[in-house]
Amino acid sequence: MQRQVTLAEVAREAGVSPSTVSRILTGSARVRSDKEIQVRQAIEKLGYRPNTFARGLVTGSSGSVGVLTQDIASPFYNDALSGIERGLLGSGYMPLFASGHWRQGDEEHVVQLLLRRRVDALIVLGGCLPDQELLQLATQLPVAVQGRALDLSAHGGTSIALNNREAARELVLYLLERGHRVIGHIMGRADHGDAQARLAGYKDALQEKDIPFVPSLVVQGDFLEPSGLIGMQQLLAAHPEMTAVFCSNDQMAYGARLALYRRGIRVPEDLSLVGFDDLPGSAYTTPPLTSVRQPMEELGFWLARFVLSRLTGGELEPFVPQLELKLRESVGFLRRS
Amino acid sequence: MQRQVTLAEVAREAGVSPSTVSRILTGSARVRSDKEIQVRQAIEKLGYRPNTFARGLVTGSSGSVGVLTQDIASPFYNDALSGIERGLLGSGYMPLFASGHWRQGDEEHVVQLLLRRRVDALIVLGGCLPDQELLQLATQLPVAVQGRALDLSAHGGTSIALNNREAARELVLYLLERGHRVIGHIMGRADHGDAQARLAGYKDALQEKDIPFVPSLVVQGDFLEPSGLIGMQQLLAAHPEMTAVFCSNDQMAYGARLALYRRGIRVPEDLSLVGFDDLPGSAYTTPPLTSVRQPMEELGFWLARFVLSRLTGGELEPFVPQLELKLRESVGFLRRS
DNA sequence: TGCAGATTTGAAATCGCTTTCACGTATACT
DNA sequence: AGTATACGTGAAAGCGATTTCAAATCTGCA
Repeated sequence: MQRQVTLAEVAREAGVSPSTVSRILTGSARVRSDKEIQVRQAIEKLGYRPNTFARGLVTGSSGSVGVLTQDIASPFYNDALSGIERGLLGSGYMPLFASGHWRQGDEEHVVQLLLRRRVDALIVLGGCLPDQELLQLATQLPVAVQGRALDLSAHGGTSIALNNREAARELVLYLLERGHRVIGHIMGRADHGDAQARLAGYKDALQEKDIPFVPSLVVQGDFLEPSGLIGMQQLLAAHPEMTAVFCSNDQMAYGARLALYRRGIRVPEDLSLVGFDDLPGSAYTTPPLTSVRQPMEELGFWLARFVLSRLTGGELEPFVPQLELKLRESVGFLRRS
Repeated sequence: MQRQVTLAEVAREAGVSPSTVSRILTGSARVRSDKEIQVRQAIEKLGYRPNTFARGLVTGSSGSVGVLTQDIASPFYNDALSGIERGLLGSGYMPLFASGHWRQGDEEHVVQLLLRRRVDALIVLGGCLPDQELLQLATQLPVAVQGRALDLSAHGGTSIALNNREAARELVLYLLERGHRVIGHIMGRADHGDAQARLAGYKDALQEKDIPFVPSLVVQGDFLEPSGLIGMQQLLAAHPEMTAVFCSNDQMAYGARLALYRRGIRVPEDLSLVGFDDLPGSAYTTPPLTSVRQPMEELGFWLARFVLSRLTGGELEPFVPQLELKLRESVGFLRRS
């Protein structure tokens, strides 16, 4: 709408050359202090705002970090976004968020959009981009990936995956220790690595305690609430003797909880329920839900710091994400019968 | 890291002038089809990606829409972000999200960052920027604001506020119709317009039914879960005769629900509970929570379409946001005693 | 006071693209 | 066939910053 003030106008107003103004702005060289004062006044007076494009064009850097998330409204990835925002705070870099919706095509598309915008680095949260593509991207710019077992260090990137399998194993072992023997599982999207890992952890725990794996105790979900509700109905119909259910994420556990409420089945007196992810809401369900906390905020923060360290140098200590069992009231103790 | 391919190189490869390549890319003029084919092949072969900066510098447009939200992880505003993303899809514009954390200083700061990045338009979700500043912004670029009663049409902007007061009034009237007479209220942040409006609606409903307003039935919260828990404890201590509680948002209702669970107070048999916002999780609490649905996703979509219509022309029908009472099982019927 | 060396400053080139302008060349008309 | 019109193309001028490079100014010391 309104013409923007340019650096040249500031220079004219202050009675100096554009170079001098630029030097003051970037701090790239000393300038006599009286001129600096004049220039700063001129900037103030004219309301000058540097044009990021012009600067980016010559410096070759956009001052932004691309972030590929899966759903801008996903309660799970959102904590990571907060962490990224916090990690980038004050660095001069700004995050550029885009959603891939767990569709490879969408993800590739938005990565292209981010690259056109000349993001200086890329953070990838989950998704289903082939490892090959991530490797290829890593040759072009610093890349930090979440949720994938992948070695990008050869290209100066990083990939950090939480051990879902181990955490699921511990969680199911916890149920077994409390006396549960018939434990259902509502699985996440079958094409999703995390869902597979959590199922594997479930099997690990059973095997460890010499309990045979019963395929019909596992039903398919899609990580969303309605599938948890349906999944629980299926499990109840097939296995009335079941005493505990492990949901592949908290959202499905919420759905499952509702199915139980509808039937008047009490948690944890009649049936124990556990989830995975420890969403913010899980401490406030009734009863509060036992789950596995993934430190997504910290992870996002670290990923941001990682790419910053690639961009501006500087050291960074490695991040060892600790999965933490959040033992709450949704699990009961089963008396031996 | 790796030099980027430029348009000039594509031109050389295809044996045409840069102008021709540009014309093909922007579609600004006809080009003989054989040349077009050559150019497209060259683009493919070289893996050319247009530099948004260079383009933005000359066209004066960045192809991005700034979005000031309050918290990138807020379950309430997130639906609006989804809507904005959907509204911008395929338009060639990309959203640039930034959080203001309900702090005026932060908000002003990120607006400056967005303006430096030469966003073509601005969408503001909530927050506490003074109306004056929004008016000033609207003179510079298309602005669309949510959550404020403010007339920006003089500058080609728009502001759309849901009638919180009216919705709260209806919600409390619903409780009154079900026989409740002693109704507590857990208020949101006192400096927040929505919290004030919802309190006003609560008072409206009481007045309408000639029920005196009791100040001690209103306790202060901050829109987050823990404050709902504490608020409920305060209310229970002060008013054991209370039969219903209206929470200024769903998050506080979750906290309040937990306080009730801890004390063994049943919902809705012993006490009825209602919230506001209808977060995605509210349909899955036990019991499902009665709330007011704010069509945030649709609102975000419309706001995006609005700024697009300012940017690229085109008509847009006005949006009349419908607040909708979501009557669920958390409210019981009180027998006359 | 005079000159070498350090410090500031401005002119001009540059980043990668779009767009005007002007110049061929193909098409349509009389 | 000759002119008028349209179309397609390339050369060159920016867009608004940064950054070399060299000139101008200021030091300090003999």
